Amino acid sequence: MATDDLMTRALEALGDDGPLSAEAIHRLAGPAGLADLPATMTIADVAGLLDISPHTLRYYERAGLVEVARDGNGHRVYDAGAVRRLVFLTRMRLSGMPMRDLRHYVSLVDAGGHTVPERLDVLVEHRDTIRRRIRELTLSLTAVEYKIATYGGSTGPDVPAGGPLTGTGRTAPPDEPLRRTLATPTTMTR
Amino acid sequence: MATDDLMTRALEALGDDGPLSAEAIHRLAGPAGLADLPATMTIADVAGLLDISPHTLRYYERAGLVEVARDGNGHRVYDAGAVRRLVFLTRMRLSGMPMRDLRHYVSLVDAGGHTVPERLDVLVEHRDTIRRRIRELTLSLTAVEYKIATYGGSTGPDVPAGGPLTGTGRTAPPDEPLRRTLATPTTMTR
DNA sequence: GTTTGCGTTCGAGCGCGCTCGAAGGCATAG
DNA sequence: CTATGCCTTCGAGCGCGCTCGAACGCAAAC
Repeated sequence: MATDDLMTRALEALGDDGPLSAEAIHRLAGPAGLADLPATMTIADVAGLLDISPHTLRYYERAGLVEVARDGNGHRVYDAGAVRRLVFLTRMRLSGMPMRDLRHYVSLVDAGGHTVPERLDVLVEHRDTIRRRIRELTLSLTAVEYKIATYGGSTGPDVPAGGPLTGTGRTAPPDEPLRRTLATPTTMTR
Repeated sequence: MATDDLMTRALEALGDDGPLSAEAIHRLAGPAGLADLPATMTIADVAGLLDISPHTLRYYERAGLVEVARDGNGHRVYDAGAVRRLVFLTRMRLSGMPMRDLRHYVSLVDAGGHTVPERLDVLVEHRDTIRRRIRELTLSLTAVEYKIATYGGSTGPDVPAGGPLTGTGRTAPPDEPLRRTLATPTTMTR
């Protein structure tokens, strides 16, 4: 996934250390979350905070998404503003917004307050994209759940009559009966 | 979208012709959906059915995901089995399963009925991946919705004191107050 | 006949978002 | 003093999933 690398890693991280790690970024949500930030942070600090690599942080900077000051040694110094922006950017990336759009958004921010309406447009569009994606995933989820269910515990009603190994693979699991289930895609909470 | 190209196109398609087109694949869900398929289809037929390009269909075949017969002219002839498999594959791709996993799954199917347990493992894992992704997106959605809300109608409580255009961009919208909202991420239906 | 249209194979190319590695600077530890 | 470690810049490379184009075949339309 192009747009997906970050997400992919986040999802994989989930497997690593419990069901909370991919939500790392969301933990820094409240005023508290951003208030208890140190005044400045090193690249390693920020990388740890956002659960992305220093390489990626430098990449974002090169891409023009943030400006980061340097200390006497030429090392990056992330102030609260830069960190806040990176929190936002990472959230957007995680929810699938492409770099291109992020660059656009950032250019609007840097252009001044008069771009607020256009910024809102961007956000609203992204919100709708997320909603569509959730709906899409919910439908797929229902289909996959159905398929799992009809597989039985082991060998189910699939692998039916026409013997196994039959070339093109009618050995394949059922793709058919989904009508009622899909007609009621409210199953998400299951 | 590495993993994302298909999804991206699906999402873009949504914009094109109403809120239903990305769900094209889900329309062919029920037994009816698959029953009313012609006995055989051309590549253009299948491409239209699945809303993917003939190029992509050939690519899937080259990748070893389906076998497709040829007619006297060397043209592809998709039988019902191939189409069913492609419906499944497309669904999985749309929900983010990487080609790699799809190849693995298909190899299991082609290996015979004794691989059903392992196939189930794959499906269950993918189900969990989808669920995590939905949760992740739901959190992001809440954050974006909050941000939109606090932007006010135009210039909101953001773009506050410290004048606009101030370099690093405290001009940026609020990333702070999300605590209560995020603590109750049940807001998905809003 | 030629043209149009739809198909074929094959290998190369692309866009995305990282990801890496080389070559070096500076500072603290031993 | 020499490590060790963390940082720097820069450009190149990678993995993914398409996507494209060239060169060609066959068949129905005109």
